Amino acid sequence: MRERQYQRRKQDRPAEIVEAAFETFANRGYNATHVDDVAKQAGVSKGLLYLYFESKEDLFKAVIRTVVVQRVKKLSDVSKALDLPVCDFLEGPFATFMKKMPDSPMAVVIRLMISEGHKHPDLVDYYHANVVAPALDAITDALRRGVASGELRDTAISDVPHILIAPAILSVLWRLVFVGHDLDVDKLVDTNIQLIVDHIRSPGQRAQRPSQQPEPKPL
Amino acid sequence: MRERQYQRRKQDRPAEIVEAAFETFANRGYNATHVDDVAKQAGVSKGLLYLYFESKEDLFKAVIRTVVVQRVKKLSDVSKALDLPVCDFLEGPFATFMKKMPDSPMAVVIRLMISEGHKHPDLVDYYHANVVAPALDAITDALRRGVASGELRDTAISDVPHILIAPAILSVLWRLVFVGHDLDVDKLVDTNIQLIVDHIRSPGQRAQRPSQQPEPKPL
Amino acid sequence: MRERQYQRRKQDRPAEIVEAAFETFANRGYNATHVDDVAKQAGVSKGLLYLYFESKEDLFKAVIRTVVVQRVKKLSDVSKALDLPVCDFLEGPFATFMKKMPDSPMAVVIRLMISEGHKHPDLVDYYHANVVAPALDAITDALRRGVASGELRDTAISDVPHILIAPAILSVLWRLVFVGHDLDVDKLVDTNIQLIVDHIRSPGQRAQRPSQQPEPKPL
Amino acid sequence: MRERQYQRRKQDRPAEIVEAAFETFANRGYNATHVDDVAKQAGVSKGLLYLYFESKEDLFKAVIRTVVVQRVKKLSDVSKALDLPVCDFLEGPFATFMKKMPDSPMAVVIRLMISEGHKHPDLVDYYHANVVAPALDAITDALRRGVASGELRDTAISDVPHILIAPAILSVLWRLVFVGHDLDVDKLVDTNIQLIVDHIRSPGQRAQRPSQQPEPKPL
DNA sequence: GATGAATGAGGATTCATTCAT
DNA sequence: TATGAATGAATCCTCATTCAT
Repeated sequence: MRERQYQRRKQDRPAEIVEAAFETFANRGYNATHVDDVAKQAGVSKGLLYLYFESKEDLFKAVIRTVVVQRVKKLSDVSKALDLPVCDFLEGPFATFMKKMPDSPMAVVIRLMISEGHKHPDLVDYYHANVVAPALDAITDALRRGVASGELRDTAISDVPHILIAPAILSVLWRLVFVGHDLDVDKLVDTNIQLIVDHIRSPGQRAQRPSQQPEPKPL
Repeated sequence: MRERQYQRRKQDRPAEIVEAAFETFANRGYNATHVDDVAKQAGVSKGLLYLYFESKEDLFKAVIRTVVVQRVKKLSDVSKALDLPVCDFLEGPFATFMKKMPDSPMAVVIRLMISEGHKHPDLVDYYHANVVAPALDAITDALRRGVASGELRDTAISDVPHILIAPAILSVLWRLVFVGHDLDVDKLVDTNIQLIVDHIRSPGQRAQRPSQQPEPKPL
Repeated sequence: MRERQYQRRKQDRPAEIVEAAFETFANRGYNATHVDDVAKQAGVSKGLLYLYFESKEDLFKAVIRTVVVQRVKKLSDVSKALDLPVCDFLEGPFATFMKKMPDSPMAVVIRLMISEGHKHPDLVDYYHANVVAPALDAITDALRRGVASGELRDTAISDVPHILIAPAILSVLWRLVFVGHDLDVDKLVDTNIQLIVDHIRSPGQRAQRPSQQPEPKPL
Repeated sequence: MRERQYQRRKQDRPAEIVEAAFETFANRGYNATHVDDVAKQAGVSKGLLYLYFESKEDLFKAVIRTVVVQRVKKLSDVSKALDLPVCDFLEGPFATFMKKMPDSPMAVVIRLMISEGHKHPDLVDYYHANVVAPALDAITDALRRGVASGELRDTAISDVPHILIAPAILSVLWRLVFVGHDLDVDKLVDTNIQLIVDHIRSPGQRAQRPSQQPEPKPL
């Protein structure tokens, strides 16, 4: 009877293993993660793990895909809320998202992509096609819409929307690498967005802004 | 016709080995690099390598340090050219430096720091103390000087100079990870700098700016 | 016709490996014994060996402990038979035990302790506490009992019971080192014991001793 | 000019190297002794060492032979002093020699013979022929002389003179192996000799001995 | 003679993967 | 399904020995 809650459903197993693998990969990196550890962490035998995943590499890919897919979902959901003025979007949900990034699983995925990506071009392509490109496209689209509506000027930023995510990426890496050394992620992200908003806002709308930036940070 | 097997070259050996190691680490990453490979690449026996370097890890550290040291030199040299107006410096040598980064050995070091750094906290500290911190300080100093001279406004950017390097870092990673997918590094860097320069230039001086890229694209 | 390659025998494996290791260590010494050899001798893969033993050193310790423990058992069993007069014990079971020593596994352990012991102080302590000290104590006790019962005189031998085992130890080493050169172990041991028995037997009891070897050789 | 004293004569080199090797072998055992270390200890280059000794093994043999030869000399010198009564010799110079053994270089040689001897049968033979056999012969001879002069009875001890050295050997090993655990070497040796002297002394001469042993130990 | 840079075979250890049960 | 004992290729590192200088 009390076995019940420990009786895992077959269906959950792969997910549980992927979850365990994610944590281990996250903590130790790809090479330092042993299949044994993952199995133990998942409360499963090594043999069973190999029943679901062909190899450690296969497991790794599943991890990336799973985490990525979840994130992509969230990202696009946020992206759908675009019925507010572009500047408000950037200063609001977008900024929030970027500030959270360094502490999200995404940070780990990014590190893994950097250190292991070159061995898995298919994964990289998948990641680019399903995360990076859509995200950049979403940004570009938003900017274009703002231009179309007269809210924004048409600037070169639309060509390099990467500027909008660069600070977040930098923050991710900073946290990963310079563990002990602080970085004010919020200020970095806010300042960057403010900079951009100021730059692209149409002249007619610029006036109302008082003196300088970055204005009091939004909570 | 074989090369001489036995050559005494005590002076050059360590440097040669480090060079070979750098290339191999750069191409394959830390784990995939075998000591044997490095030795072969350096035209040297495994044993000799261990005469100069205590371990693979030690070799790795030597590589990082060597490359870093060279770069630090260049960076600080550039930084010394600061007798031109800050904006000119940013748009000139600074931009040039950042644009070159993704194709410089520095890019490789950065990748190695990201993927292996957590195993070598001392290296990370060294890197931070000798490269990152000085670089950021140099930027901050330049900005402050500009403010003092009346050239620039006093903005939050002085607090997060990271904004100025974020696009370069992003570019580095993009090149490393998304090998096939293009990124216009030059435009990204230039746009970022322009954005910033526009933002921080004192109002009185802003007018005279002629029209250069990335200026507002014509409707 | 090959033996089955893959056999689950968790229970027996460690003991089998220890046995194989003992033989190999015995034949070749510690350094000349390769982990590969032990594995082969045990009919097992190197990897499996490392599943049960952390290192070659660990294996070595297991060997010593196992052999020692078995011997300790036998020794103490013999020691328990002490309900005969001390002199009879010494001339009987004790002498027998000592004479067998040079051909027993104990000889090998002793050699290993001598050549490798200094690297494993914990093993030495274990050996001393579990074998040597108890053995010497048992001898001392027997002597004291003999004194108490009036069978024996009280001599300095109780303080240095090592005298009783010295010939056996010498024999062990002799066999190990001077392989070709004979030594009459039996005579050595018997003579030593006779010497001692003659010395410690109470005067009143000395007379009745019939004439046995090694009695004064006839002129 | 001040070079002078550091300028070693060619002739001394081999001896110096052997000396250095002896110390290192003594401290660390054969395998743990690296040729590099010996060279360094001797203040000489590895290359030079190989000029005088064909191999590490060769060096080892030289060490054993050298130390052995010196000891043999001393031993035989002592043995020459045999113009005193045998019992006095045994209780005097002989006992003294045996007591010193555990702290003499001989102890080290013995350990090396035990751990490495099986690889060098020629060395073992040399050692047996030049040290052990002569020593045992000397003892036997002394005993026989005592018998001839009427000082001693003729006992089995002449057949196993090893009894006389067994305690010393045991002491040597004890010191090597049970480093922390004390052993009263002097008492052990004295008691053993007393035992034997009592046993072999002719009845006529036995009376004068008072009660028991071991008598006040000689200094 | 003397040096010490250079060699490379050899050995301990790891860990992804397999497979009898 | 599920297990975990068993495998062995792969890899770091050591150190006796050589040899150009």
